[in-house]
Amino acid sequence: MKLFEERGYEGTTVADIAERAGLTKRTFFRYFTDKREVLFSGTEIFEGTVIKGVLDAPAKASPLDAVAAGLDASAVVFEQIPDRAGKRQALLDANPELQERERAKLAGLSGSVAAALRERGVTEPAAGLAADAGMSVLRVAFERWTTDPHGQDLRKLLRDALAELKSVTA
Amino acid sequence: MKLFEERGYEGTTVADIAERAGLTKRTFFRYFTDKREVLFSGTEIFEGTVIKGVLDAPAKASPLDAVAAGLDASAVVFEQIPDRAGKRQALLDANPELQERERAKLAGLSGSVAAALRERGVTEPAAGLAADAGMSVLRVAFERWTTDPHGQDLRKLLRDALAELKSVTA
DNA sequence: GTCTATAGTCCGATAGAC
DNA sequence: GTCTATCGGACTATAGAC
Repeated sequence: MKLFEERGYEGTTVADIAERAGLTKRTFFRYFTDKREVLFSGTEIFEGTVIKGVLDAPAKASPLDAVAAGLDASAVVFEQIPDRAGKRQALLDANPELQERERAKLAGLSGSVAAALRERGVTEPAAGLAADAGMSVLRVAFERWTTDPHGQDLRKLLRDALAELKSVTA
Repeated sequence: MKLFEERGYEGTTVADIAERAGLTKRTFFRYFTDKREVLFSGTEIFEGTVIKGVLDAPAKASPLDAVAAGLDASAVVFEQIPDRAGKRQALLDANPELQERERAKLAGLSGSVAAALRERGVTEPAAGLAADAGMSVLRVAFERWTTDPHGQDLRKLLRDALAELKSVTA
């Protein structure tokens, strides 16, 4: 993160990162398949929290509400590291190739959420559609949270975005 | 396409493509910013058709129904080249880096659709949410269309997916 | 059209942990 | 004695600079 802040993402080579960490380039690629991946470590914690939230939602909750429960549970993860989340977001905003990876990760999360819904007995295509809808809600809420100067509660933003979505598709 | 079928996407270098086309590598990069981009030319036609469909939808149509009108209009584009669409899909399925680009293109389309909705007077975040929902519907319908042996009418699949979405978010 | 930087891979070697 | 982590360096292809 320090290197990226100093020289930008493009301006930092894998060799630079490895050197700063006291390793060689070769070893970097043992830990990260990609240069991009280095900005996405820790993602699994977030994903795990979401999935747990989906599975733990009340049995009678609708598919979309179960997804919402998962997102709500995960909000805590971000709120613990707001400044790091902000810096990361700034890097993503400036680099299309990082945005591509971000979307791929979100698509992966959507797939996992859909699988969790199926465990709850939801069938396709409902599971996939509900999962995608959740990603959309997350995107809107998260964007507001990072944009807004001293953002409101992320969980409130999530609830608001969900309500908007329901009204749009009504 | 021939080269990709013979040697696969990874197994084909940009130099190979350029040579087959009677050009140099340098010239390839004048036309395509990326090796990946070569599989996404012609996309603009599709995007233009969608946008036109959104803008031409009845003034009283809901945001989501306007998006549906755009997708419906675009279905014709695919149905004209079903086998090419199938081959392309097979390449995408086998290469994660192409899937990333595909998602980026879809995200771009979503942004354009949202802009078209705003021209229709729809405000954010409704416009963005409706546009994203449309992408989700498109994904589900398109997947069924290419998977299903002798697929049904793509437009019917689109209508079905839209109905599913509405019921999921109800 | 040439020239160069960088991502990413492959091979083999080495050293420490248990 | 095997298993795992690191290293060094050579090599290819993409991509961009000039």
